[in-house]
Amino acid sequence: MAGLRERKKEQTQRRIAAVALRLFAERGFDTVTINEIAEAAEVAKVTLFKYFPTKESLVLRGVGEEDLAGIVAVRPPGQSPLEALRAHYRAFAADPAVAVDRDALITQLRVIFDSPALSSGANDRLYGQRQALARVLAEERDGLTAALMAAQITASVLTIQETFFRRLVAGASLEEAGRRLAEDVELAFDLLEHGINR
Amino acid sequence: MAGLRERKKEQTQRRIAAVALRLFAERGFDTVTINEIAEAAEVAKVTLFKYFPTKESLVLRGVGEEDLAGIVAVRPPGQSPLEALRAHYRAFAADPAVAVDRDALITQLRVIFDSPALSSGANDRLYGQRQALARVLAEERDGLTAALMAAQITASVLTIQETFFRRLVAGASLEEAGRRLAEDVELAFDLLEHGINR
DNA sequence: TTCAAAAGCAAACCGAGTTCATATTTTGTG
DNA sequence: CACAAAATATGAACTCGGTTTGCTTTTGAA
Repeated sequence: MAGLRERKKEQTQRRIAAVALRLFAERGFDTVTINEIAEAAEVAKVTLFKYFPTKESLVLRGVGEEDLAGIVAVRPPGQSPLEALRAHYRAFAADPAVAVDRDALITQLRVIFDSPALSSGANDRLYGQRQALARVLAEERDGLTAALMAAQITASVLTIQETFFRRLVAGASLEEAGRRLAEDVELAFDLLEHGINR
Repeated sequence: MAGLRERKKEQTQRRIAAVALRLFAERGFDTVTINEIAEAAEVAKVTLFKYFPTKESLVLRGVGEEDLAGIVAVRPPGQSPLEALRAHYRAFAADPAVAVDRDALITQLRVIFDSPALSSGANDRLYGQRQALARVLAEERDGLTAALMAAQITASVLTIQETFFRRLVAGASLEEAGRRLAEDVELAFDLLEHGINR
């Protein structure tokens, strides 16, 4: 069951996203119209919105889909939530398998950083993460502490991610960026673990 | 210079906001139309948008305008940023001079909590705060540490604020909510200062 | 009383997203 | 291969938030 239908759908979706990204990169997120994208991708507007629910989602694919709550939920017994998350990001920094197409990723990041709407849209996506994480953490401690931990953790993760991405956009190689990310991860989790003392 | 003009403007603005809040409370943020609000407030749509730049801003007046960066910037010498902020929220908890009209505040909060768009809009407003705070903190430490501190602090502040507001909406008196807020402030800042150890 | 500036307004416009009715394509089955 | 059912694509019209334009009314000060 190779599925001609499936293949065509995937292909269409990729074409739309690629066309959109190109136009956004050329002329900025706000000045490109959904109609233009649909026309350039040779689909009807209605079809475009069947693949991507919003204009933002054309750019924010895969952003903020980390499942921090899941990582904490399945950690081995005896390991603290913070240890589990630290290990996860350590592993990622050691091998940042970040995307198939590095150039496309950088273009995507540039477009996001250039548009306040997209930046705060990316920010938004952590909001659900935060609540899910708080729910998992609340199984072992009181609700407010869980909420505060979740808030601090998601905010920290967002910060080091953004730093990592900015280095890539600034031209760092994947190896270089990964090496510096490894340092940042330790700093961030040390700060979470031991607090702000200065 | 009493200013008839000024008085009328203020009055119109208040009328629009009040009408909007009432309609939102009755029927939900999403199902009320800007045209309906304008009509009910007896102004033209264009006039409404002269007073409130967006539909969201009809509800989110005064939300997320805390100026954390300012509090840190003007703290007395020798005091740490965290001490300054803790003192600020301690003082607020001791005397939560929260609004002239308690009922209106609670209605406003209910409307916000009921609408995901408004909740994340409120969230968004902390984003600028975060960056401003990071800039101030970066004067005395490296950029990433400053960014991480700012992220943790704003996230924590948002969390205790939300807890406070939810208690008010749930029916707590201002005194009761203030008392519990005082405890929460200590917990939140202890966590920030000493880290997550469990 | 006069007059410029401020405020208000109606109507047309724009772009994101939806609805609907219709047309086309794919697929599974006989 | 034929063909009907199901999935997908489409154009046109629509809704709603927000803007632009060109005009009238109100206000405050000279």
